[in-house]
Amino acid sequence: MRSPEDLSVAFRAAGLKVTPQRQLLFRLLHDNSTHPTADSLFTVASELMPGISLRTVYQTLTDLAHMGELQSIEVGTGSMRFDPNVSDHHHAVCDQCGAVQDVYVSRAPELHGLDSFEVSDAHIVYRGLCGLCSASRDADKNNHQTKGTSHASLEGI
Amino acid sequence: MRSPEDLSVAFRAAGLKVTPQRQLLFRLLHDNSTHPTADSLFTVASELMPGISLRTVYQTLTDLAHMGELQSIEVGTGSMRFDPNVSDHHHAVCDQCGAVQDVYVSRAPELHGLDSFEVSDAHIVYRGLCGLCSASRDADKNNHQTKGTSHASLEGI
DNA sequence: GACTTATTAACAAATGTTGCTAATTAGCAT
DNA sequence: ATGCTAATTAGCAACATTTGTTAATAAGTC
Repeated sequence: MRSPEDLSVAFRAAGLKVTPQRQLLFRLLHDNSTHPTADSLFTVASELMPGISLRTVYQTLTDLAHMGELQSIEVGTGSMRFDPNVSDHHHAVCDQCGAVQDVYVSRAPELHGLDSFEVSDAHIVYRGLCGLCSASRDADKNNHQTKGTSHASLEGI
Repeated sequence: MRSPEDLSVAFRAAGLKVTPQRQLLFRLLHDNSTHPTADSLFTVASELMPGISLRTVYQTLTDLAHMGELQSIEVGTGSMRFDPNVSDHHHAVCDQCGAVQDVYVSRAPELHGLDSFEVSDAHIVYRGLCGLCSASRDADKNNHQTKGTSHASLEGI
């Protein structure tokens, strides 16, 4: 995803208007690698601009996705995640804290036995424990605790 | 997933009762490779057993999944798909007709650059056109038509 | 065949997302 | 600058999928 300045130019060029709400979302999304949901973006945006509506967040996200500036992914966490990284990559999802990380693999394996299927895209979702959650689990084990220590989640922005 | 007879035994062994509704769902799911949704199963079940409730379908699907007889997968079509094939495999989703096919790959690629992430599972979703949809498209091209020919969908059961 | 307990079916509710509309506001041309 | 036109906003309703709740029913076991 391009810079807020470039996006403003692109929006005007596409006949879309550059409102304060949209500019705020441009800034919140730029270089954001947390794969936020619409709602987590709305929460943060509301603190900075009380009164902004969830509808506006969805609308701007949809516009950005249509312009190819955002990738919307569904990784099984219940709601859509938005990724300003539009390069060809995959995702690792923590089963414990829900954090999503970008993953690069050399190439997705070819599928065989389905010659008639024309593949245009392959997306791999890895599931497991992120570094912080597995570290917490190990710390718990050493401390003989029964409940897991929680680390600051990477959710939201 | 095991046979309806074996499932009846397994349900009783697990302390669950074998009702006519559940037996019907056992039969509808057995050897079903269409990856049905809860609603598509409900539609077919309703024709064979009017009055069956969607809630019962969900409940039985949940029970079967908990017993390891079903795999529930989310491939971006909006609702959960249920797969009686519980072997280690992946999926190909047709962008046009929504059909889901099982795919076997030698092994999912290792992820690199995220050493701290403990991978417990990797699921690949291939997107593109299934054989029937790509054939329809080619036929349309030869016939100089503008709208795609539709083939019988593989949806539902 | 009676008793205990799970299941059924109908409804409500939670969640995530999209549609609709009046009023506002931006952008453009003059 | 100023006004015009059209898009945006915000609020609310609607929609789809899934889960919770409850009274009445039905299954399984002895």
